[in-house]
Amino acid sequence: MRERILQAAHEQVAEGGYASAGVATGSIYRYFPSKALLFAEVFRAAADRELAVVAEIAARRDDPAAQRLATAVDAFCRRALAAPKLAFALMAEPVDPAVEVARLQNKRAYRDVFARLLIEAREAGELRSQLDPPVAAAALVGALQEALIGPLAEGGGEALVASLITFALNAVGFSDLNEEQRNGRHAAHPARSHA
Amino acid sequence: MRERILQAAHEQVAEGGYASAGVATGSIYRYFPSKALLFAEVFRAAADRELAVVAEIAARRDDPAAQRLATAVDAFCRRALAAPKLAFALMAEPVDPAVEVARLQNKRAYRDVFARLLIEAREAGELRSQLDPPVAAAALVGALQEALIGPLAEGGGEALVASLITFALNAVGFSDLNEEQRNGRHAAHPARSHA
DNA sequence: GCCAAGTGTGAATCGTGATTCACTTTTCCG
DNA sequence: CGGAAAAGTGAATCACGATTCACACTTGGC
Repeated sequence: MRERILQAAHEQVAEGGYASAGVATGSIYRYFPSKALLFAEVFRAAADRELAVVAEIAARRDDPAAQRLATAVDAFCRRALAAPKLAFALMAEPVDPAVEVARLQNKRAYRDVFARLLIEAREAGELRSQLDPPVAAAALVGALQEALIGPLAEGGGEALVASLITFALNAVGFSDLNEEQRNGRHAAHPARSHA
Repeated sequence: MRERILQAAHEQVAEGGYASAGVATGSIYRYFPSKALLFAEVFRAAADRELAVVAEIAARRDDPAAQRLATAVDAFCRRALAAPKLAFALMAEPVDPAVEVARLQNKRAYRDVFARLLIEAREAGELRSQLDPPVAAAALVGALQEALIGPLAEGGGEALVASLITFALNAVGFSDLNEEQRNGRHAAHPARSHA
């Protein structure tokens, strides 16, 4: 039952409509101490699923860091564009403070993923810039979020993704990938997480 | 009196504390139709002041585009770091929907400022990348906001600013400025707006 | 000085939306 | 079966915060 409530709440987040599953108000309070905490848990589940995809890509230590970054950004963008309502809910929709806390933790986790990637790249000598990894990683997270919500995301899907990959690679100081490498990232298309 | 209320509300935004100026609840409603619209107006005034500073720098058509971008980012960062409470209120604090609308318009305005700068740079042949200006501009806005709020902003002021300038220049495809050009931007230090 | 218009006040009101709870229904075991 | 515990229900309650309003206080013209 707890699962059913979570599922229904998740659908509400992804689409909208409260009586999605037949669950009465009272029943919720048998399983969750408050509406806020219920939604915080729903948020965390959905946000972690998204994070796992990106984190898995960023952690492929066999690939060069630039390619990992490109593939991770690619995946992030495509998933956001494929589920815009969910993306908006996770990234920008005004939410209850308890959920805001979860959102903050999630952003922090993305930042850490990108920061680690940058540190590895620097150690491997693949990076020319001297940017502070946490700062650059935070800026990357913000850049992607801002570009993917709002009206820009409506129109050019493919062009938008390409722009953001270039933006990200340039920003942190990789040279842009050539055609060959660029194809490499398509291998990762819907990349199930495994961790 | 209307001004006094606006001033008090602005102080509340910048610091916190509702009875900042001696104004009774009822008095507010003689001058504003609702709390939400009052705060929307306060927000707009503060946000426009900030925007004007950056917009003025970005519009200096005598300077090369790269330097204008560096100086604009520099100003944006320094002002945010100098008034962190205000910066948080303007960029990230949860607010009433009416204020959220104003915030969205403000972000859009920043985006337009940067987009115009990029277009001019491209026309002048100063830019190597083929990024879509509105997309790159939106990403820049998001990058700055994300990097400037939250815990990163506490510590390294100077280093943070330098990192973000490099990040921004790299991202949109300018080569980083040399030492000489970099000094150019310090001329603009607190740059009063004039428009 | 005195009225009228304008202004200031904050306790009382009202609407909204989260939470509770008295009750019904289902489940599960002897 | 019988019935005790667990689960489900949704109308009634409650808390909170925005808004109102009946009244007190200034101000400025005559």
